[in-house]
Amino acid sequence: MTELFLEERNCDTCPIRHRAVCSKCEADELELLDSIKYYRTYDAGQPVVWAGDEMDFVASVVSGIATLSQTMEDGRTQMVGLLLPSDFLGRPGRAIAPYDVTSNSDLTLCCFRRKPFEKLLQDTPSIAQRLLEMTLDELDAARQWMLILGRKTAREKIASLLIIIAQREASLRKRRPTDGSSFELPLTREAMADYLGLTLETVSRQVSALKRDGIIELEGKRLVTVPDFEALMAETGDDSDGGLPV
Amino acid sequence: MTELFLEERNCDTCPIRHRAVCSKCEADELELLDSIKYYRTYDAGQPVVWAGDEMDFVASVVSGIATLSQTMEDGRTQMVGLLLPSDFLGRPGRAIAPYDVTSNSDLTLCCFRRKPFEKLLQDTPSIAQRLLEMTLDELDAARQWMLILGRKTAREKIASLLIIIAQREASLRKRRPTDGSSFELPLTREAMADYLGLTLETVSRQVSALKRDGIIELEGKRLVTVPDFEALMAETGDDSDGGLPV
DNA sequence: TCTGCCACTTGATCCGGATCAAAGTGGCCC
DNA sequence: GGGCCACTTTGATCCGGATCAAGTGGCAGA
Repeated sequence: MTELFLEERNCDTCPIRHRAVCSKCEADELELLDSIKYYRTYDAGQPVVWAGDEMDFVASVVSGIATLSQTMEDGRTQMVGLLLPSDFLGRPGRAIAPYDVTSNSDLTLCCFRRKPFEKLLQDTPSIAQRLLEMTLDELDAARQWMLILGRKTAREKIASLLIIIAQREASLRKRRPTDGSSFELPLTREAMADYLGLTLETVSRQVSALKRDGIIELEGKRLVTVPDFEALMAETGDDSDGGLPV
Repeated sequence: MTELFLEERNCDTCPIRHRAVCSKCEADELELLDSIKYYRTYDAGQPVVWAGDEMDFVASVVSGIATLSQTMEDGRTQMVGLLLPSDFLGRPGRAIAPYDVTSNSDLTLCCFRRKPFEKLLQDTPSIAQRLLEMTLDELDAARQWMLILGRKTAREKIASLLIIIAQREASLRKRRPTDGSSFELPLTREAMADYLGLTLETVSRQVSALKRDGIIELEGKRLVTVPDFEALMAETGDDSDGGLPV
């Protein structure tokens, strides 16, 4: 949903670099970006930053999955953000990370040192504007998520999450999700539970129930096939138009 | 938390106008702002816009309370935003309102027609930057809210909401909340329930319980006094440092 | 003063999801 | 090939908050 400066087809490294090449931005931006960027990789399950840490970079997800989460003293955790390739991590002007960031798979980030990136933002209104766009998208997603957390049943929550993942995977490929398409669940049952404000047992039970009812098919534990998107959509409790325009 | 261009002490009309006067922005901005702004007032309970409507303005809350909410087909409602004076409403570049906006009290908005405002944004990086700041604040608030919705007990939810309201009221007055301070609850029990993903009965019970336990005092139904902020904070389940830096 | 309404409180019961417990599955290292 | 470990499923029971229901208090309007 939030693709920063990206046209996916041609971008094999850093999303920002690509956009700098392909449109809107001038050549010297590209050079500046090149001069301040670097790549980092993380293993599955590895922390990227802890809440409260100083974060001296912002980054764009190149490949893999990362999550933002908050943990209470007694260990209850709530995921508050899900970062897929092309999503943006970090906040210009803010040194302290407000959430734990964790890689949920092998993860590659394209990082920019924060100070030069902020300077770039100031000098390049089009990038600042794009960042505002992306932040508004994130805010929409967060608010849609709030409806899920506050008012939906466990079954509706699972269905909603599956739809969200399917749509985001499809949009990475510049497609609409279609009947019969499959996707890999990028999250463990526990991570799904942390996303949805449930326990992992409830997630497991509801996934099994959706499978039993023929709404989804499962190959192994992670590969989901949706024979009929409308049927899955109907389980979310949302309006049939699919909620927010994306 | 999100005070746009505002220094409250001197601002008796529109927040943006004031900031244009007092700092960062030049005189011609002020004139442009003056030329595109206008005021609107709403009665308590009146809709400001419906989700899906075209919204041809952005606005700043001058006085009163407004809420953003989403409603499912079957009537379940989740509040996704709470707008206090100085908060910003609307999204440059986006014509369609994604949520219902409702006034929860007599409400005055300082509105800007969207197109000229967008032009102003493009021409005035400092305003664009400020808007990004505010959007990031809103995103933080939304994510804190997600933790409340997903993982907290009813009692913790109520305590968290009281703290949030107390802090925001205090910050409008440029103060920190102190022991013994009072504030008016700007929401009905039902609106609180919609905020917290509870029913109004549960809200009522938990407010009564906090009162019974001496954590809060109530005068009438709406006027809350907090004898000991630490004690209330302890009921939220958050770290003692009060969560996010604000 | 009475009436009706609205916001709220309180009580009784129910149920969905949490919790506690025990197996089952599969990937991978030796 | 064996065994371990992380992840998942399934079962039994419990409990917090929803639901259904009744009652209170304040206040606007007749």
